[in-house]
Amino acid sequence: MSTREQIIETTSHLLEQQGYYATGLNQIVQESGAPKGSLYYYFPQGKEELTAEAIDRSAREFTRIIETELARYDDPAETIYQFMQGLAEHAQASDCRGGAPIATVALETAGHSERLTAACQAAYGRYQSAFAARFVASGFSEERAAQLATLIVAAIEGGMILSRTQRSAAPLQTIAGDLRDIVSFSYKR
Amino acid sequence: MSTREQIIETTSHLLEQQGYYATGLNQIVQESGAPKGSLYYYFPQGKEELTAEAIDRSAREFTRIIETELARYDDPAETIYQFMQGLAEHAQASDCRGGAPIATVALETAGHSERLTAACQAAYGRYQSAFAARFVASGFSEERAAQLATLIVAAIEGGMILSRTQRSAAPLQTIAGDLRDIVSFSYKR
DNA sequence: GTCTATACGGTGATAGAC
DNA sequence: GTCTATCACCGTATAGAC
Repeated sequence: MSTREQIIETTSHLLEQQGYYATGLNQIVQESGAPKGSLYYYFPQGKEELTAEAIDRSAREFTRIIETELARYDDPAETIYQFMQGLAEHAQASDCRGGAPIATVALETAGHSERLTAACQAAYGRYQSAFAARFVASGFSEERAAQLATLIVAAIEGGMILSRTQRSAAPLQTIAGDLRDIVSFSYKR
Repeated sequence: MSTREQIIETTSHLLEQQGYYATGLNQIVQESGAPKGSLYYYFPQGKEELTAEAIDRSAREFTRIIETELARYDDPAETIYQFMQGLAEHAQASDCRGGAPIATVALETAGHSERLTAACQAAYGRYQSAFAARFVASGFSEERAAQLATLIVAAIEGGMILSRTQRSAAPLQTIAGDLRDIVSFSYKR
């Protein structure tokens, strides 16, 4: 992997766990093993530019995971349930220290940086579209699919906050069941 | 209001809009109008202690709002819908710059401060209990009430993230409708 | 492309007068 | 209880050699 990509990957990881302000450029250089002098060579606009790229990278990766996982089952309600359980397992595996790569930066920078807010907005747009497309493919109307997708993205982000704060996967697991019910309910009526 | 309380109130407000790391003690002193020398007199353990008190204050206030608003309607599904719509209106009134007093600090400090994580955990516990109690009062089982309460708190926090990032109340409004449906569905079956 | 050194501002926190 | 002054530290960012 190129030095530039290595820096972005490390930054994504640190942003997910620590957020924007707690993640220093020194730490990024140190943990990425990248040459210290090359940071401003690759990212002339500094921390904000690097963060925007890292957010974008995390968003694309998580969107890919959504699309992959949502293709594994036929029934949309069961699909969402399994997906959420997978998130819960993944969170537990990391001791509930990660799992929401965008949320912290989105909240921290909502009032401080247009650029980063736009990056987070695009990220959530990707998630939402991925879920919505899956529901449309199962026969939901465009409108209903979009509504469900919004609820699910919100429930994921909120569930991650609760699970990280409680250091327990239980909230995500509870939410998994409720989302299954509401998707099933929407599907059958 | 006492100087001490004024400091806490200002801190709560700034934490809600900016988070922990972006809120400086200088700004707190300046905006609160409090005497600069009294900060470490009232909060000898510094920023962390002050923040813990501010989180606690915000949590108690929001819990009071939950309890008040949830008592205004009889039907639990309609109650949740109206409550969420109220949140959406409130968010819109502040141009979607606030509305989630705990989330930012919870995510920022999840891996950095046991004390603040505990404060956020207690805050979410209050919310969850307030919602659950309302559902039990409507005849839900303890278990089902607790599950719904978890989903609702997560949906609120996640919905706030989306609305703040998009600078639009639309996500919260969409979620309001979905939560009404799932509560109604739970109630009738 | 990468290095070292450093400028510059802001932070939380402390000391001591009053 | 409050004020002012100041500390030590850390952050981002830049300059200039190689």
